[in-house]
Amino acid sequence: MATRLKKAVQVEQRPGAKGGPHGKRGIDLQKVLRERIAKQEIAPGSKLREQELSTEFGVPRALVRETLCALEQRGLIERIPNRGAVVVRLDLSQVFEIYDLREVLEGLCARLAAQNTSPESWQDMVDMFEGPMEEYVKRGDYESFLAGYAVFRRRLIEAAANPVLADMLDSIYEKTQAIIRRIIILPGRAEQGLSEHRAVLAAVCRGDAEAAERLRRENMRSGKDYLKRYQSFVL
Amino acid sequence: MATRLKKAVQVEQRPGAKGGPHGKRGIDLQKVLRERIAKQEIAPGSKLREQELSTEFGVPRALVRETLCALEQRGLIERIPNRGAVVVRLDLSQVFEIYDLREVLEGLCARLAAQNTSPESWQDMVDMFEGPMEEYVKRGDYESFLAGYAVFRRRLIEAAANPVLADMLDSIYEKTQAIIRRIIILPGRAEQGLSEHRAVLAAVCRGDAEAAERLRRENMRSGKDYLKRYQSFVL
DNA sequence: GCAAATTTAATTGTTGACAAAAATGTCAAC
DNA sequence: GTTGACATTTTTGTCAACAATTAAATTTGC
Repeated sequence: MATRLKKAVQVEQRPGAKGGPHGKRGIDLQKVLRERIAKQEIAPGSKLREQELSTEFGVPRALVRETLCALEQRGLIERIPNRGAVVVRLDLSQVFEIYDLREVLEGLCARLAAQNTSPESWQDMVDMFEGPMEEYVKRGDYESFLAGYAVFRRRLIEAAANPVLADMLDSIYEKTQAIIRRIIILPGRAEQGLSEHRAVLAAVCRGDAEAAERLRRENMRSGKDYLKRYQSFVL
Repeated sequence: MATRLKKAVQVEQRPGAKGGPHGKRGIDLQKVLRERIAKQEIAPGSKLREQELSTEFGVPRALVRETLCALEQRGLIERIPNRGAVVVRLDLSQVFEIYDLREVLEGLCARLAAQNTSPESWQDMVDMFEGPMEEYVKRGDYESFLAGYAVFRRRLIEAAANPVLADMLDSIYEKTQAIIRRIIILPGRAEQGLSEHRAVLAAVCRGDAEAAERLRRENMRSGKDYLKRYQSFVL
């Protein structure tokens, strides 16, 4: 599994493009900005000027304004009246707060996934975690490991079949994406993560909803513990 | 405890009013609309016209637009390009989805509240649940019962001291507010809710975080079960 | 040299008019 | 009576200019 980091970096403007849930309005610009902020291509603390974005992406300023409004609602930027918008800077306490949330939400996600699906539908994930993922960890190929984890996580969300939950998970995951990349390289974390993910997958496979939730929560908890232990190195 | 349904129905326009987190921008109009939608004073399915709101509240249309954008992000309205905004209509499956979410989120909230606070700070709640709340249920004064419950819930959220959690709880609670009012009047529900709330409060009081979370989850679960059993009467 | 007051620059917020799109209503042809 | 094209209406989307606000820079007074 390659890293597939290729992405659309240009805003689509053709009238027929109605990819998103909102028709052609704003979804493109919003998506681009969300990705850039999550990847920290736009640094925390930096300003987002309406005119600038308007000319750069060739969209009306009113649309930029709505996009900023949406990003503000998602907690990615902060807007001060007459002052403009800045990308929020997460401090450590907020990261821990978010981890508490992820613990219960990802747990619920695993439980629902276990309830809703049959073992057969997870065969490809089992294969991935048996072979390739083991390799990635051994080789220290964290990029591929993260990509594999992202796929597994996405499958759990789809299987849970709860749109509101999916939206919440997305909105908090994108805030911690940068942190996760720094946790995964901590000594022993990838190995432990792998074994925990396998346990979750096994529980989901055998339809054991309670165990799936508990194991996924323990997985999140241990990630948080790692962060706590190494916090001076991570931030 | 009276029902205190009095609310600001007129948008404040004086420049000095900076009550909300966004300064004076839009927070007033958004709040008013959110309350009206939650109370179903604006019926599900009804249209929200920009010009109409603009003239009614005396705010610029650009501001109406941003407010609608925020409401859309919160999932309260749906906007179709060139067609306008309509208040979303919850179907039963979505209500159950939201209850799954509330189960884990309110559970987390109770756990954190138990961790963060001392028993003394809950004395007023204990008093309320011993005396007045019992009375309300006996008399069938559901309005006061709901108001008391709202206070307890708000206290739990404050004690949890997790802003992101607080925001999520608010955003899903306002969607089910109308449903909750119909559940509470189901036969035996108020009585059972009262005893469950007491159990949660007792666990929070003695700082038993695990029990607080478990009991609050059971409380949510039993509410969902009630809804499931009586769904043909509720919707 | 430092502090307070004033000016200046940059940016957002507001306004009104106009364009574009979608639904609705009308009319004629079959 | 129904179907199709066409005009009308309603509503959102876009644009450019202007006002208001804030922060920074400059000047002035001591």
